[in-house]
Amino acid sequence: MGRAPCCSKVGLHRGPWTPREDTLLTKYIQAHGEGHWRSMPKKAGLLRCGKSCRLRWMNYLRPDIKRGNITPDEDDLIIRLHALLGNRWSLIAGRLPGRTDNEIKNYWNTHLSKRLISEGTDPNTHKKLLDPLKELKRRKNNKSKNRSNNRNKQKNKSKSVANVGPEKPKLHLPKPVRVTSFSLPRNESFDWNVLSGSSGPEIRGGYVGSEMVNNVNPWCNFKDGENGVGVGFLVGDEDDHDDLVNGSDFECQSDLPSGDNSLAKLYEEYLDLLKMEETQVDLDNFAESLLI
DNA sequence: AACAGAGCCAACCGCCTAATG
DNA sequence: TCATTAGGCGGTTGGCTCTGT
Repeated sequence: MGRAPCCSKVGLHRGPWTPREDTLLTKYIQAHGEGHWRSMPKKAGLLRCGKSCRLRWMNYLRPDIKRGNITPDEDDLIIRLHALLGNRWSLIAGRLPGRTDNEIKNYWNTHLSKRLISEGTDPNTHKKLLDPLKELKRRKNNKSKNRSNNRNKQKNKSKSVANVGPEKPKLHLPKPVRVTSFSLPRNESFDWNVLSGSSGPEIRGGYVGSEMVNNVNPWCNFKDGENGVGVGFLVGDEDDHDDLVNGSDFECQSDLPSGDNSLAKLYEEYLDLLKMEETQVDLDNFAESLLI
């Protein structure tokens, strides 16, 4: 027996949302606000799973969603953030106002990963590929294999249950710390162009997880003795400079409440990731690349 | 014009964590 | 401390559209 589904699927609508459903959901949320997704569909008069409602709202109906093509600046930012954070789409999306994790994930899989390969970079490790053409071919083959496998699966859906092969062990990387609203003073001095490149978008404001925290800056310019100015995570106590990536001196002021260690957790987790993965991100190079 | 294959992306699935009792 | 629940996340699917033959 597998895990029970999140909610009873009996009699629930699935598939694409109709304009009427969109309207019902939007009106309900406008009147009552987000949250309580499980009970929401019933109250809103929708025959949908709560998760489905949440997804529809988050990825499509929310008024602050930016529609339209992803700009080259956003491209650039996504690639840089992916090099640092990996497939943590919600964190990446959190730094692109108006963009959703789903959108960025799709865009990465359909555009950016291909682009990186064609430029000779491995989209997973962000290291140089020895043979980009080979990699492109390999991915194409995998994709078409999957496609035909899926089609076969679809065909055999009604048949085999006993026919299950050995289960592939799944490795789960630690998830980002979810930072819900905590109030922090504005930090107007931070320039997001440092992160997004000199021609980057004019983004001001910190996004951690899926929640925007007004102008919070978990990143910080710092002075490195040899390399000049770089970028690092701002962690905990300002006096504790050892906590900063590559142990450089802070240049910015931290207004983080001393009791809140969410960002510290995030940073620790990030360091763990770096330790865990063979493909270590070279932060010095990364910091330098941000300044080009 | 018809078909096949590839591309795209909204939606679903299953797992994880945080919150709650 | 443990069990349960809700919300959130990343991976995957599948149907529609586009493109090439």
